[in-house]
Amino acid sequence: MTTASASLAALDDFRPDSPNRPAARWYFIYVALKEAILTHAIEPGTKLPEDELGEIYSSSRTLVRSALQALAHDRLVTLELNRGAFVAKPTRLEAREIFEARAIIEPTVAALAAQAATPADIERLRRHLEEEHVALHEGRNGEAVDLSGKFHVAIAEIAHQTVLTEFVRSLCSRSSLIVALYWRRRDAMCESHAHHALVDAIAANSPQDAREIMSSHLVDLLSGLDLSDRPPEPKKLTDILRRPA
Amino acid sequence: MTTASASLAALDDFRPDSPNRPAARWYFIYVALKEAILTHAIEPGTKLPEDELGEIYSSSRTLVRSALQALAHDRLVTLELNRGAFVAKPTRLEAREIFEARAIIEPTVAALAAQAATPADIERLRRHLEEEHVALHEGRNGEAVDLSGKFHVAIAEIAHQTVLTEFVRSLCSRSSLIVALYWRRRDAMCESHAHHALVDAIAANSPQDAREIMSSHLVDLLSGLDLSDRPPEPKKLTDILRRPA
DNA sequence: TTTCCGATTGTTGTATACAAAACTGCCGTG
DNA sequence: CACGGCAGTTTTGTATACAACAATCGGAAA
Repeated sequence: MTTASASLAALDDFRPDSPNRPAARWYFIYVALKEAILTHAIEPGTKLPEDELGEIYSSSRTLVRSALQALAHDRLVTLELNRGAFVAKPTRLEAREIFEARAIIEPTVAALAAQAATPADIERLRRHLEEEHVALHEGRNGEAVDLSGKFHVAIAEIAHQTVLTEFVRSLCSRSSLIVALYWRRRDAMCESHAHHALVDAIAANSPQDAREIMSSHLVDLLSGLDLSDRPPEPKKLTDILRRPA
Repeated sequence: MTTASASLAALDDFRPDSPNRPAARWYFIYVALKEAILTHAIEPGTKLPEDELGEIYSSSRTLVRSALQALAHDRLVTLELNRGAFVAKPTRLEAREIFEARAIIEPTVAALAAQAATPADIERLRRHLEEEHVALHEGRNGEAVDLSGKFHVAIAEIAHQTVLTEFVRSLCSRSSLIVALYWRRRDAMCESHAHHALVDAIAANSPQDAREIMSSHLVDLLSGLDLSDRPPEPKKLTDILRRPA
């Protein structure tokens, strides 16, 4: 499982431990839930009850709660006091802001990556592209979306900017939720040519090209979404639905 | 207490609740600790034992742990497995990356703010400047640093970019730790003229000016730090301190 | 029939108890 | 005297018990 191994790798160098220390147990739950959310295995808005998750991962609610809190900080989950955890449902406004943020950050990051990229980096990106391709053609759409996000993260990693990489990772994760909610044509998610062009520009060490390709790629992505301004969600159903049928 | 009220305000629109719900109790501990860290009341590297904090806030370790985990996600605290929580000590490398990230994000944010600013916003910024001024002249240096960060956040808020605002907030928090660790001249923290210039540019709705002032302001800040490349921290004391005296 | 109220049930919030790991200091050995 | 290892102590990790809150359902009153 390619996504699983990728997650496992991320597990080492992440959060709750100094290097080479076994990760805290809640972190496994966190990773598992995160993957399920990012691959669209769980729908936005789904309730995530602590007891149930505890059974699934055969642990106490304590660990589940830690994992949920971490996911909440990632904005992949919403915690409502006394009501529990739900897979986040970014509003259209949030969605626009996320893509505006990406438009500000990622082109520059791509340019930095183009400056810093080594042949090994290029190799890695191309392998990644291949994975995406396979996932897409095998109809594993959720995973394809996830991989597509990880591609953007990979570029940030090449730029050797850990802080910005974290931001990109966060933005891509949230973008995955946005795609789940607002993607226009659910089927036929055309394999974006932009990713290939991006790798080429980075391989050629052309920062300016990379910047521009990334920039228009993000515009493309955005144009595939339905983020029109209308009822971003009827503010108060109570007021509107008085006397229904 | 100006900082306290600011924190309280932040408390409403933040994390663990849908609008107008009373915040979870751990969140108060989180806010209190965060303020202590950001105002340099606690030194980077300080151990934060759960029991002790539990006594201080007269709550169980459960709540303390939640707060610490949240702070860890903010990178203001480091959690080491089976060893506990410590106030984070960003390395020089991290520090540089944080300021590189700021240099990429904040000038654009300032430009957006200059486009969007209303007279009320300007008013707010000027009041903020005044607070900074007072804190500085009363010798409350820690709070001055904190307020100076909040000024940057306020600009982001004016730009109406919630996502970017969060990023700026995070970067400023971490910058506060960096200042605590690597600030060159501890005394005589010259009151930066840049903030005033920034407000003027924003008041004049001059995006380009705002962008450039912010850009050079960040360079200035960076130049006040000692982030030289040398032993960013002796990698392994064991290797270096063999046979001391 | 509709609406409001209260009991019931389920889920989350918090405290506490216990297990496991790390730190400390002591003591024996080289 | 230095080193290494073995308790004892302290602190964290995890599970569980109990309290508090919210959601639901049913029944009584309008």
